[in-house]
Amino acid sequence: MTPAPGPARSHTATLSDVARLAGVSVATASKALNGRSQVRAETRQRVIEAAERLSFRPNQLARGLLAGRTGTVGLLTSDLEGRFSIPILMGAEDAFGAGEVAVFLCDARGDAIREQHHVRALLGRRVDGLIVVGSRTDPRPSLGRGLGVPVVYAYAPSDDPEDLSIVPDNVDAGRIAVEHLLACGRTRIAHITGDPGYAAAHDRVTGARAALADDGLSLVGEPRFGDWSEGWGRAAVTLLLDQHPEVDAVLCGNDQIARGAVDVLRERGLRVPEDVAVMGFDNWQVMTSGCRPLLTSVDMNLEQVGRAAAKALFGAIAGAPRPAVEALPCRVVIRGSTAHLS
Amino acid sequence: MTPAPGPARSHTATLSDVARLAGVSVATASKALNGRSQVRAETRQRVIEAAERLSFRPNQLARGLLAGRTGTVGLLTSDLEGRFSIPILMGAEDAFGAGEVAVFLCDARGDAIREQHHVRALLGRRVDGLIVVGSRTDPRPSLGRGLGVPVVYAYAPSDDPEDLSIVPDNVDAGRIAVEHLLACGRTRIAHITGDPGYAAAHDRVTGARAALADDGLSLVGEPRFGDWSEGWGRAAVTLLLDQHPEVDAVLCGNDQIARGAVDVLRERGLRVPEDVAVMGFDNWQVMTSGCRPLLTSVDMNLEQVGRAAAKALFGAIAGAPRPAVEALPCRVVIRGSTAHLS
DNA sequence: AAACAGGCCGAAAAGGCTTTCGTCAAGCTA
DNA sequence: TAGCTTGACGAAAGCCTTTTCGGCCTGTTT
Repeated sequence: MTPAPGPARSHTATLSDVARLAGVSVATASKALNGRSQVRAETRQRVIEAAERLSFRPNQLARGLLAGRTGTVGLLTSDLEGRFSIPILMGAEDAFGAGEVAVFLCDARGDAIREQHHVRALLGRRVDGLIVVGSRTDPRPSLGRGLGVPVVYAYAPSDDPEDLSIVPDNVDAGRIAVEHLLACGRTRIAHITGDPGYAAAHDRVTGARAALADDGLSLVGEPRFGDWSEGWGRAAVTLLLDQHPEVDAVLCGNDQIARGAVDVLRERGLRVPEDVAVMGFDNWQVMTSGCRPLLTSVDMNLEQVGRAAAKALFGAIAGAPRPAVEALPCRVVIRGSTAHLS
Repeated sequence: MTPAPGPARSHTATLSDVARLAGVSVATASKALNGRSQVRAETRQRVIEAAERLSFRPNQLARGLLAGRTGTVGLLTSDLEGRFSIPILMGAEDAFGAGEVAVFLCDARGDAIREQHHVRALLGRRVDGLIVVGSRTDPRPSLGRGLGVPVVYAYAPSDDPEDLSIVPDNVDAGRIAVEHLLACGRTRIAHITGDPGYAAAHDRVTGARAALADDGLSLVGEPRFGDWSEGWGRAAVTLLLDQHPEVDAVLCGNDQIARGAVDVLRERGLRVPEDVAVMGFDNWQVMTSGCRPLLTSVDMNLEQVGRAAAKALFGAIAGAPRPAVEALPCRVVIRGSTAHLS
């Protein structure tokens, strides 16, 4: 009992279907469609029309099997939820998408076992390369050297100096933030930041201090570590005002802390930015735009990080990769919460 | 000028390498590794050890070419940036990842041309199915019926009733939100929502009104449409208090509007939730946790939507799909901004 | 002892494509 | 006209795996 003939089992057209319709061999059909030169123009046209009529689409599996390259890469994130992975992922997807490369997305959910599992699966699918996206800028364990395909680490660098990593330059971020505040005429700058377990927190402190030292200044009080939340921003700025009422600027470790700081300053009757300037890091739109006034912030250029990682992977696939940690610059996005002291 | 021989071009081990090392034919090696029965136990062991020694990993391309199924699906998002795609994507990735299916991620950036391009590319890679993730719940153009692989639409339903779509139930969301406020003893409930161009806004109004009508009540004033921002929340609640100072609850179209509303209420000297209860939609953690008090919100269960879409796609790949729009329930997450009227 | 069953293994085809190389005809030179 | 080049095309191999089927060997049955 065979099924009723119906609409001819939409068996995807193959090259030999095209060849048959065009009255040529598969070899000729292949050459015609791929722009090889040994085909008469008229024949090529016939083949192209046949392919169109059958809406033929070459099977990339077969092609990849033969070529040894698949035109696919694996994107391994450690947590999609965290907001840092997304822009990086977008940048990478963008850079690859333009170049006919398809991206396998794998989320390890911060679990090493699951990560290992995904790496195996991706290698089984013969990806041409791997991008590993971390959720924080602290070094992470290398995937190892014997994978057979190039690997680029993004945001979180590998702990193996032989690997290639692309990270945002947090030290520079701290530096340009303070430089902006100095340019606004502020000299009594305090720093409230997040979890001391994060390298990003310390790097930004380092940059901030360096920029101040260049002008012969130093921070008002010590940097205040806490967590990355608005609540901590509110609490810390309250303490700060009690101890150092003279501050004229608060540099906050991220936008949420900054948002909390601004709220408390306003409630204490201090004007932002007239009395105290405030700025954050990350340039997270939902935070900067909800803030009154709009929040100045350092954009970490994460999409750029993703794009750079993709390009680096391209390079590594093509030739010999140069091991390195590449730190990309950030930029200050100026909004209402900072302004020149009048 | 050939490159120096170097470390023996790490030619990934193939099945015939394994077979040779184990002293058997590729056929036997394949059967041994795949648990087929016609292999002597001792032979099987030899093959397995050989595979291990060479760290052999079967080439999924070859396997897919033969089997006609690749074990891959395409995930087509219209904008990764928007925060709704991510949880859906996580849910889908999670559901597939467990089942040995790999996910191609493609972001169309809201561009129909690019979307078309990605669809072609994915079909060329012989994906077994497609999930299309929209950025809002309004119907979107169908990809069409003749693709040759099943398609499931998530979040944004297809405009073709023959397609299968999975969406959050916004009407129900509006209903359960109001039911929660009623359960808190509130009866003078106003509604501030976002862009009237969004179906979600209207659906939530519909559900809210239905729940009120069940109790013989109605909204305080008309629903106020605007945009989805904190700024609008602040502006709208200011107007609301002027016109209807009697309100004892404000249902906000999303968490950002709610956040703005809470801020203005506090600044006007009204206590939340004692005088006025406030709740939002989306349960976006950064908003709900930064709010004072913590914000009650309706969680749209988006990860669930992603998982359901993945399962539906599995079903469609296996058997005949049933066309439908499936609306998934939401849930109220109760926090400090709502409480029973004492 | 002859035939047979069953267990184990290998040869070969298939899947869709690209590429190399051989073939053939037409057009050219000597 | 013989011999050559050139251009256009097709046959076939190869990529890697799975699966079918036939063959061999051993042990068993009449």
